[in-house]
Amino acid sequence: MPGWPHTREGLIEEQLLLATLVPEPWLLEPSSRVGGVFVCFPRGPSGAGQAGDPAWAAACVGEETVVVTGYAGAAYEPGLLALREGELLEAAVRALTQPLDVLVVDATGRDHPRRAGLALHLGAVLDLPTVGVTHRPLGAEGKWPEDERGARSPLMLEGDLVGHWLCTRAGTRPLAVHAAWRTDPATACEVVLSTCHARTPEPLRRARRRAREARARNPGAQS
DNA sequence: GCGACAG
DNA sequence: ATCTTGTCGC
Repeated sequence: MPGWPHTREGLIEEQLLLATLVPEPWLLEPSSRVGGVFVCFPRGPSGAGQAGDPAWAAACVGEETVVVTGYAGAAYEPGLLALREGELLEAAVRALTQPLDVLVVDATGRDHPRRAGLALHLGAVLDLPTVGVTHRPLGAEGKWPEDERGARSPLMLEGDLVGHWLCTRAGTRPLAVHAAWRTDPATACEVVLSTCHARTPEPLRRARRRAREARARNPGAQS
């Protein structure tokens, strides 16, 4: 079963393995409970950050929200984000007591040099369908869609459709929505649109707010 | 001029 | 992720 290697070599190997797995496809239903998870780090100029940086992670589903604190596992490096925040995100989701059917993560999924971004990795570890949402793609490319809620355009990586640019709200920049663990690009968009009032899907928005609130209430208390 | 590769 | 500045709209 997948886990969180602590070295670059180990993670790369794990990602290559994850990319070969073919989990049962998951489909969104009206009754599906959508959760979100988000992690933040200390404010201030810190570039890519460093291993050991204090971190606050929040997860939510329905009315429940939980916050856990910990430390970054590594500095940020494109393609190796799991090394920095994988374990903490998992801890936050496991702290939830209410059940969830799908999780929205601020990371890519299939859009990754080894086709196993953090959103996909987290889903495999938790055995839970996931969807990735980021401000921009990691390696995939595609032109923006029309500025109309629900409009989407393909995000392609080496000839494969790995996600979509999705306009979640007119007048705002589109979101990069990623197929991840047990989800395809179309389902990922359905999940995001079904929970979107503002630009960001509500579960992710709430998790982000709670994580930042926790940081504000406890600044530097774990440095 | 360089980089423009998730967070 | 975090920063910065300004603009729009409730």
